Amino acid sequence: MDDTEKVGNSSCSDGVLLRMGLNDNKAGMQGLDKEKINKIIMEATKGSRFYENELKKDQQVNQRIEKMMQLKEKITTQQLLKAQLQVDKLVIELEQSRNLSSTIVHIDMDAFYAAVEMRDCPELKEKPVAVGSMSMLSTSNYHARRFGVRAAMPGFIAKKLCPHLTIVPLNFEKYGKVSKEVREILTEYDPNFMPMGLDEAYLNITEHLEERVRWPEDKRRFFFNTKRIAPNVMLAKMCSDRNKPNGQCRISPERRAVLDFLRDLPIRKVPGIGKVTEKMLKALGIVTCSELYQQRALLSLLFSEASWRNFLDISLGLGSTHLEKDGERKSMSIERTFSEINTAEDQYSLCRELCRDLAQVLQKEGLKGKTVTLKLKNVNFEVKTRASTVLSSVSTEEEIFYVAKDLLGTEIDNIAPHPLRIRLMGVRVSGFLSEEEKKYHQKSIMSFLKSEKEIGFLRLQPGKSNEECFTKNSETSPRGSFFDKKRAARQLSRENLSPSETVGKQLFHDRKSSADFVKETKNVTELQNSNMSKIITCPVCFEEQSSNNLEELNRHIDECLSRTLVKDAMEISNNDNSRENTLNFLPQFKNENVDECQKNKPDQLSGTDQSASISDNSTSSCTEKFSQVISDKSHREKQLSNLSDIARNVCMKQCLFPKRISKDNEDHFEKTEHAEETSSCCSFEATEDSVLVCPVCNSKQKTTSLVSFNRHVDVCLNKGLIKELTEKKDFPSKTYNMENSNTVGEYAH
DNA sequence: CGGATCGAC
DNA sequence: CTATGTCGATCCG
Repeated sequence: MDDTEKVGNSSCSDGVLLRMGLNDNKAGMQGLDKEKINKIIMEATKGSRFYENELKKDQQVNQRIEKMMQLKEKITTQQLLKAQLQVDKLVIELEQSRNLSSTIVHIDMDAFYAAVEMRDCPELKEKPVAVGSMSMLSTSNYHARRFGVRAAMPGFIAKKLCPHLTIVPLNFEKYGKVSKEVREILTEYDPNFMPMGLDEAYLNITEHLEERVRWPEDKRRFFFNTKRIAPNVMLAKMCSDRNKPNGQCRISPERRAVLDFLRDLPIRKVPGIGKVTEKMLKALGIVTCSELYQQRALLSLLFSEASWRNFLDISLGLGSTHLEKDGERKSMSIERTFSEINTAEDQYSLCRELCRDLAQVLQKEGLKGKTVTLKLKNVNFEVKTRASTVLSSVSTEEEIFYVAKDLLGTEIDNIAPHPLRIRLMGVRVSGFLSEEEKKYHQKSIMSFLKSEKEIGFLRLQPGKSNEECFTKNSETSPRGSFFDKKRAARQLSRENLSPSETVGKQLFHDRKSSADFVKETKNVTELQNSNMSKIITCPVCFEEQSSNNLEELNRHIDECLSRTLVKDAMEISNNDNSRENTLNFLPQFKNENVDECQKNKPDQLSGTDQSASISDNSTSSCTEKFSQVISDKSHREKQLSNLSDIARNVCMKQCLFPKRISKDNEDHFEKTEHAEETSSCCSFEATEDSVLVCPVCNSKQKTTSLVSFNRHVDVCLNKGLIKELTEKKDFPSKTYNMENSNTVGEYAH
């Protein structure tokens, strides 16, 4: 589907964005003008539940914008200038990495479905045609577009716009066939081309061009209409919007040409910038890509790291220059819309059906996931999702339904005594095992126990040398967050809860026959029966296992390992973010003392209670520190993570868990920490009242922030450990100091 | 992690 | 006569 079919958002008088776009109303033929189209759409739309919900969603976007504007007001000129410096430093780097040597083509077949239908039925050619149903159209031909009929518009509204419209039902089989024919041709140009849906593809024809100097092609077919050549994927895609029907566009591989192309290009044309982002940026006065570049400093203060970095790439015309195979799939889902269903019975059977269909595709790809998400849309179009993560991966109908029906049951209970009135239900499975984790699953418990015995250390990978494992650990756990208290605690509580409690809950919600769950229940019984037999300790969590059933034990250990891996992966990404913040922040120490930084830097994270150690280093210039951090980073991380892994091991083995202070429960702790991490204003406020004493070094801590305090404790523990390991003297103090101070700065988040 | 939201088609 | 989809990824708390 090409871009003219896409939304385009028409603002109605009341500011509501409708999903239906406006017609360009090219001259000739009869058709409707914009005003008339809008009027008809409005009449058909107004008052509907759908429309009411659109209004609501629109309000929410407006609130977001308001929030953003408030944030913007708080930004000082000085902050902006600093951000400018930071961002521009990045711009220079990005410029240097610009690669113009590839030639990427994006091929997009206009009104593909409609074109195919017209080919098969020539009498449709001169008529307005749309493909889809009365409820929803997938695409329309150009005749129909003159009436404002376009993709993503319900057929009944299209009929109002264009009473003579012919609506042809979808026939995916046919489109797939045609699409395959086309792909065969594309293969000649790039055997590794990347298809995007049925009617789009990216080709990297760099090599092809080298082979055949006599390019411009002539392989065009009637349904090819757009062919774009450009130095990277993003640009190629955007070329497709130029010269719309039946045209081509090429961007020559020169920086200048790229920037010219972008200058007046509306950001909305950029893939990845949708309705909402467009509106948010518009509120900041940004409409074109060049404006996006001009406001780069501001954007870096208002948007998340990922977002503004993406904005920067866009405005510089940077994009990936090769067609990478999309990585592993992260989730798989299925959902269905229907006319209102409001009885629990129907809802459960529908749910089961969805699970069955999902299980089918899931198994085809050999995927198993640990999180099941239920999606519900009520008759007012309000969408809710409810997720649950279970211990072992699921992939069969029964396994998925077992979790999903529970979620559904909760929702039914919540709204009782009213019936749950839904128009859509979906089921999703995510949290797939990575390839890495799959390997573990092949291992039997014996080899685990063996390797543990041999090396006496956790998370060693079978088949790898010790050293490799250490290296790996440092990669996967650079932060070496000590002690993963949360992990252990969570495991503990899970072990305690499951499986009996879980099952109890499931059964409670199971309004229907529990015949389907006989299997699970049986497993539980087995587990309980074997309670008193020989006790085995899990080599990962060190919990004593109540079962001596090999299968059970293996499963438990696999789960423990998976969790460890998942946790580590999360830590990596968290740490990456923090590092960025730290680096960005560092040069600011040049002119300001830390306290001021804390007060004035909304979007930056401050050193909080680590300010002292940072100041200690303030003799070195910021630039030096900057590079120091970079160059020492990996080394330190490796050391630290090894240390803390050892520490964890020791502590866990000896039940030496240092007491951290946490308010109510683990969850609260996590929330507090995260809130602090992401808060856009300086979150640390020194309240003088209470004084906490570090249980390790016994010194009074001036902070009352739990996070800061706990961090301090962690640092102390690390120190103590290092001393112990080096027999209190051998560890080079210089290294140690550097380690400590930088660590503090770097890990401060 | 769970929930909401975004964007592509 | 009625009647507004499906999917995956990512952000945020």
